[in-house]
Amino acid sequence: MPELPEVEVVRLGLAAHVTGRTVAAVDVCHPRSVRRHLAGELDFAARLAGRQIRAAQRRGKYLWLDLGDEQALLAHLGMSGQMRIQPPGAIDETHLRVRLQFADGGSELRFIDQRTFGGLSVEEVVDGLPIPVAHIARDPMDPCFDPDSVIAGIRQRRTGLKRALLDQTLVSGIGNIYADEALHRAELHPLSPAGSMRAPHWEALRDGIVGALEAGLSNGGASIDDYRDSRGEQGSMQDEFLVHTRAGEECPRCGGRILRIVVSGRSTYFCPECQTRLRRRRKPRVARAAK
DNA sequence: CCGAAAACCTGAACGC
DNA sequence: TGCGTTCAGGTTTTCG
Repeated sequence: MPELPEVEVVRLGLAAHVTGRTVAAVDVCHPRSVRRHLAGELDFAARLAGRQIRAAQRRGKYLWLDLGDEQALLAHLGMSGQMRIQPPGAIDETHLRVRLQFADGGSELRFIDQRTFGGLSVEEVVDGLPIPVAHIARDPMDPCFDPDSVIAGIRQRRTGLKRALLDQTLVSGIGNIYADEALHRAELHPLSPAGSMRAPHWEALRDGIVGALEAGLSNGGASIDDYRDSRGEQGSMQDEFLVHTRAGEECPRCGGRILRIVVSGRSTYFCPECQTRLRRRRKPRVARAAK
């Protein structure tokens, strides 16, 4: 599924191929893919025609094309969404949902999405963010990302570490794959209480998160299911997974047996030998009545 | 505040 | 061969 590294690879492709170009025609092949555009598919198409794309931007797993005038074409790839650059004559893909043609008559931008959990919409931009992105936390690749305050936020949660990492309002861009990979790198158990971390733990977690995401990015993303970049190329990160999808295999660090459990309804892979399960700290909270 | 569960969707994998 | 069932997962929403 597309998480931060995959979405960033797509963003780079779009930045190279659609910035500066003017939208000529929009073809919505499947209305569900624009369901988040509440004014309907006709309005969606009308708001794009004639607009020039200024830049391709991203926060967490959200991607948007800046249209100027405080508006943007917002995309979320969901679990199977792709943004592809294709020659105008290319055969329609089976799950082609939206097609954008440009005034220069060159390559098209196609949104392809088998499971239709993703979608496109034209959104108002406020303070640099499309409105649906306003509640999403900064991601670890953001120049203003502040690891210390994020870790502080995680530690305040009375929940398990993996669940906290998946909460896009705490830190964005981490999905099921990179949560498992980051926790393995940090040698932390996915069910450890978030409030139980001490300095060495959160330093390891911070490094684990950044390390896992950077590995994903430098490998062009992970292609399990149908992730492809804007040219249709697969990434190779799936071959580099330390634990994700590797139940029963040996832990690359200690040789232990990798386990699969379910956390928040999601498959979770970890090594029970070297990923420490911390215990809840006594009185992690406050301060009864300061009076 | 926490968290489980449902809803949305389709193709692959599996059982018989 | 083929039909039916199960599963996967990001986000939002609902409910306890």
